[in-house]
Amino acid sequence: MTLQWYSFEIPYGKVNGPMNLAETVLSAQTSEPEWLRDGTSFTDVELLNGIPVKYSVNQFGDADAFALKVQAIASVSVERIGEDLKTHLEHVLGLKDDLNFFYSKFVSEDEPLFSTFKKLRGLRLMRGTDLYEALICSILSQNNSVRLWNRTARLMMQYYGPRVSFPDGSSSFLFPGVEALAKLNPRQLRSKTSMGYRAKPIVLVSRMIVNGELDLTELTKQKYENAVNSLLELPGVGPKVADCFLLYGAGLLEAAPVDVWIHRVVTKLYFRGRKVSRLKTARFLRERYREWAGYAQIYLFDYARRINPKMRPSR
DNA sequence: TCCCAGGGAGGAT
DNA sequence: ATCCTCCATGGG
Repeated sequence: MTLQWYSFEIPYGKVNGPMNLAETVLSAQTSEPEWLRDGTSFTDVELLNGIPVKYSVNQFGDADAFALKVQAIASVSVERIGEDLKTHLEHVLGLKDDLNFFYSKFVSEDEPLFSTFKKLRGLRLMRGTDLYEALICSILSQNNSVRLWNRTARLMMQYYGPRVSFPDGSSSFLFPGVEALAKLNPRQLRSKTSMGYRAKPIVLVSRMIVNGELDLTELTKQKYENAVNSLLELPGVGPKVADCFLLYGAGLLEAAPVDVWIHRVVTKLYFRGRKVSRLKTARFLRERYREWAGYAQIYLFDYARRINPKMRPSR
């Protein structure tokens, strides 16, 4: 078998505004396990039209003058993986999102978002590629750290996901299919992956999908309120997990997941420390930012968690 | 030892 | 509606 690497560039002109790949990937705001980092290069494996493809993306230049260089290899020799991969990257990295419009919409000194734009310029909202994976990972993330739920997800992939090999000799594990998890005993899943009490709801929703009681694709066609209400019926899914699924998995940009970080930063920046419930915080973000609520959320989250140490929890 | 992490469920007020 | 407490697990 011949070694066939595909390589191409996504030029600045093909992206709708500024781009900061590292900030986008390292923001960890996804519904899927983080891409692997090697210096300034980020690598992921996905199925494209049913074919496993491993690709690395590297940004040259800054947020306003750059090229994204892409290298990829497919598990089987196929023609023209390039076009599929370009479309895929456009989607997962949010390259079509009009960031300049977003920035220009909230230019004001008393707008808390405005202060995040300078340091986070080019941060984009990553989208997942699979609704089931998005839901399971969102459940995994509850009352958990990013680091831990990512590790747990990787363990799930190793134990229960299909293994794929590439012509360069490497191999990876994909996310398990719904059937693989549906047939598990929750206690077994728990002991293998250390996911704690999250094992039971994960097995339960997997069984609901297999049984036909739950159709994620159908669910995402509904309007926000209806979709949320359906999601809240599921075990292990509350307001925050539902919003994570809708934003990162389904790309519903008006969803704004409110976790401890967002709750803290919104309370501080918008309510002068006054007590506001998480539910009201989420509604506040949706009503204030509308179709940009998801983007507002990732900028506030990243600003609080990665940029401004004052927004970290006080001990 | 205690507190926290991209919370949720069930119950009491 | 809002406020407990418990739920696993690992890191700080």
